[in-house]
Amino acid sequence: MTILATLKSRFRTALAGLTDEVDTCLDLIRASGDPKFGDYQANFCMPLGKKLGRPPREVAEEVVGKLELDDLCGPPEIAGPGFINLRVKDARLIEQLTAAVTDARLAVATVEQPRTYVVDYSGPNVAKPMHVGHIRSTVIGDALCRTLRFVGHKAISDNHIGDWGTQFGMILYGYKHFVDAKAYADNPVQELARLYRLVRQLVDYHGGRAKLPVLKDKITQQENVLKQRTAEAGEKPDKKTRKTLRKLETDLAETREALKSLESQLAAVDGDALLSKLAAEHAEIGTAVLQETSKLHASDEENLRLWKEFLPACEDEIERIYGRLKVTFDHTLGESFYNDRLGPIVDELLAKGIARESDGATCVFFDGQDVPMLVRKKDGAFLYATTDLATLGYRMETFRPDAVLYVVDHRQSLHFEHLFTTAGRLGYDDVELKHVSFGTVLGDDGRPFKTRSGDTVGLEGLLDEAVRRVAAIVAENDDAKPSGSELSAVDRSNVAETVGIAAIKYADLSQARTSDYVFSYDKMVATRGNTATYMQYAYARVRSIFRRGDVDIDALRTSGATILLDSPAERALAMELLQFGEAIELSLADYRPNQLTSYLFELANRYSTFFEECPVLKAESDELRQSRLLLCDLTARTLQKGLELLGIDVVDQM
RNA sequence: GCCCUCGUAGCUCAGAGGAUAGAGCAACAGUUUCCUAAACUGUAGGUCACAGGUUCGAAUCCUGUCGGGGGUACCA
Repeated sequence: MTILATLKSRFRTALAGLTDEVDTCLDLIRASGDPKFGDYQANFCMPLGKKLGRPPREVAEEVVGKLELDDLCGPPEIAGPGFINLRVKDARLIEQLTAAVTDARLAVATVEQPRTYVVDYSGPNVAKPMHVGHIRSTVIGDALCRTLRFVGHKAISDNHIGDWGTQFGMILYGYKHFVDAKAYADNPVQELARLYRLVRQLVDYHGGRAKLPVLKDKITQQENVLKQRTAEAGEKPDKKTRKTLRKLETDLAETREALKSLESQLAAVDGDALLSKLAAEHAEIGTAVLQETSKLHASDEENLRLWKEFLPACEDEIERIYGRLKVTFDHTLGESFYNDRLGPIVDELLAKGIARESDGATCVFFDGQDVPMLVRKKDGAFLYATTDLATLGYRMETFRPDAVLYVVDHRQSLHFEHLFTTAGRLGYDDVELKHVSFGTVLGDDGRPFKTRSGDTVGLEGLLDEAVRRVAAIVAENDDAKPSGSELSAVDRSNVAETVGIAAIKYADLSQARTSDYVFSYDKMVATRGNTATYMQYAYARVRSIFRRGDVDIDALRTSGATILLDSPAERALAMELLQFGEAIELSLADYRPNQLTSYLFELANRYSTFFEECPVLKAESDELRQSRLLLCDLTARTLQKGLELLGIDVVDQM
């Protein structure tokens, strides 16, 4: 039990009879923001006093009088308008730390009521190279699963891959027309990726050609509207008109920008002899690709056979990246898996009156919203929403979850709002459906990463670049060690891989989930401040102490050596160590991994201070040496476990 | 038009209605006979976009204004 939980239970007893809103009060007991107010503070006397019509300090007096905390804290202090400040007794800290020393869970309790979660994350389109846009979902989802499991929940990870979309139409078309048989035999993944890119480029080219006059028209139209409005507005337009004009100007600028980029895209093909020849020969490629996709969906024998042949190669490709990220899934049930359920779910929606026809499409409408959710197109094809409903149905039947978490970009919040409302109408009402949304990955220019076209950074290239940059730092630091370099070439390369991947993951996890994320190598690979490297470094320093002191830490843990907390640095470290469980709880309360990263940063900080101020191997006495070794051990294990919950590894030496 | 989000130090960002708003970069000033200086210590830096409101108490909740981003019927 965390110290906070113990405090709450004591307060619960003391509050009995005083109010019937005990839980509300208990929520106002927190770790102190400022050490000078002690370790914990209870803030409920002000609202409670108001409610009871009594002075808050008087209420505080009464509560303090009833509190039995002598074994846990020093005398409570009533401060300011009615805060109760608590300082945990060192003896209690020592007792809890001692328990953690021999506990594999570091004295973090499991939850009383375990739940079953289905966590939907990553979800790349196979057969398309994974890019930087996939990193957030993958990393956050993985961290949530690990953390949920650690506290005793059942977390079922399910990778809802896109294995049934238009990209297969492209590959099918490419395979039938452009395949290099030898290249395919040698390395199917690489060849399929080439085919995808080629067909994609040709489709975009013809699409772009068709779009060109449309864009030009649009620009003329926008120019005219702007001119007309400007004239109408006169010399002194009011505020609202000015705003409208400004909007028209930015719209026009955007359209011009789009035209420019389209023209350069077309020029790239036109300027390439081979590409322009292919483009001319495959003028109808756009519709042909859609036909290949429809044939696949209609179980065309050849296309289905080819799809089954391509799929394993595509899955191997994404598995390789997951292997490097050390991300695993319990299930990988892609869109194709739900193909048979799409028709029936639409029928059900219609039969129950949840959906109806509109403009030839099948739609679900929502109160107060003009936009419906489409579940079947005019041409009979199903959509994203249809698959998601079918998927939810399957998950409910199969896993019987208490909660389903969708770790998906916040731009899809409307989709999930629709999806969840519809699920409620279908009768899925005793399950928590949660869109764990996250901010967009932005480029250096502050614009969202393009998913359809443009130069996206491939995920693998990103990992390589991060590792390469870290490798340089590893070499530089190892060379600069006072007693000479310690790492072999192999060691250095392993450290670079672990630290590099960690840097990428941590940069993402330490950011508040809902805010946008600016992709930057420098930020990801920074070695200072709130970074994985800082924690890994703290961990490595502990390991270094054990190595140099030739410490048998297993023996020490069971030796019954006592922990001493005489210096401020030791006490601060101890207090921080004991708040690991609270940090995990906070992190899970709204699925925010950055709560855990903040905690670990704070812990590593406390350790660094301790490291500077408290000699371990050269401690004044043997007793103190053993105590400090135990603190080092607890710190290392907490850092390791905390990072592990985020999907990040540590290294013994760096 | 409607809906959703964001606006906090020069920069990048934390901040569960609680006390004097915090980190990291960058700046400045220190710390290597000592367990890894990928570190530590200190200084400086703020009208929490603006205006009202609710509250004992607001960066946080509500309303409005200004500014940024996103979404908005047959892509996923």
